[in-house]
Amino acid sequence: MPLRKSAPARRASEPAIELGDLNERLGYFVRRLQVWIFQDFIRLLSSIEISPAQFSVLVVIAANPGLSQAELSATLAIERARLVRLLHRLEQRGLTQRLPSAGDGRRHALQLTRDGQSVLTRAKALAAQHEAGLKQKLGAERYKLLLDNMRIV
Amino acid sequence: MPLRKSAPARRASEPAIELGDLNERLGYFVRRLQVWIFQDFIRLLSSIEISPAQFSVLVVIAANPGLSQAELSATLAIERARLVRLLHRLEQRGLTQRLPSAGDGRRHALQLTRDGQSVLTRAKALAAQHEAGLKQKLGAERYKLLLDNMRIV
DNA sequence: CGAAATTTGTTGTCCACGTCAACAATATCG
DNA sequence: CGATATTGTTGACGTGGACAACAAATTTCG
Repeated sequence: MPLRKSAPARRASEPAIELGDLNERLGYFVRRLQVWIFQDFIRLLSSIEISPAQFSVLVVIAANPGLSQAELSATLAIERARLVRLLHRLEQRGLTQRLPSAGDGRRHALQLTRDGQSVLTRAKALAAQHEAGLKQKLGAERYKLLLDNMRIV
Repeated sequence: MPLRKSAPARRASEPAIELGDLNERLGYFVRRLQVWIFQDFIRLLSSIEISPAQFSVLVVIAANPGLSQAELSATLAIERARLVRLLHRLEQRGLTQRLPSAGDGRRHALQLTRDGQSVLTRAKALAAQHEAGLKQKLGAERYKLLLDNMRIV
């Protein structure tokens, strides 16, 4: 809304800018929605400083204790190299730990620390808040419809 | 699929990693879909080196010749500062131009060059290919359903 | 068995992108 | 007119994705 007030230099009384072919590009709208969702998520979880990516990592480790970085990487489609640094920060904050994997000397068995578990609990509560807000923004029917039809890829 | 072959170090015969609470987070699936779409788009348009963001800029300029950078920025939710550099590259490549705006000395009237128009024509054809592939991947019904219910934000 | 190939975690590098602050030129408002 | 706002621009910072290269460990297979 900051610019709709002025901007009279165009044709005459043409208020809105046309999206043109973008209206037929699903990717454009998926992107816009994704950005909105992430911004809202980040805002709501700013008090505990957990990003969407960090949240997904914590959730998957909690649901699969002892899994390896390669497995986690493949599950979340986060590059192995990127995951290394992501886990480094979580470990620095005392939320996760890499234990030696019994049997395979290359692997690390990932686990949440006690702190990690408690942070995850709070994160889940805030994420649920975010999800509720999203549901309200979209409308319950549309929300359910999207959730049901989006689990692909 | 590259890792499911090995990875026997976990419990015993537990093939898949659990997503846990992520299954109830719409944002997670929106993100995954968006990443898939962008990668496919980038791949299909790699021959003319047009990114999703560049494509959206070209499309909107073509649909609204003479609009200002601020209007374009607000329309596509691209930061003004970021847009400056984006347009700089497109101008370097001879695809867009910034004409002086009649009346307002601060604004630039954005236009496609002749080359820009021809590149956009090819880009639209490739984008249509991408869109067709996406439709096939999702299934026609699901595709339409998502497109119809995604124009929000 | 032992050499070759593969997997895993890691580091380094490069580029795209979002964000924010600051600024000059211009326009608008009071 | 002076104060304020808008527009385009530059600079700087941090994050993220993508690749290449590597060492250690494991698996494959002749």
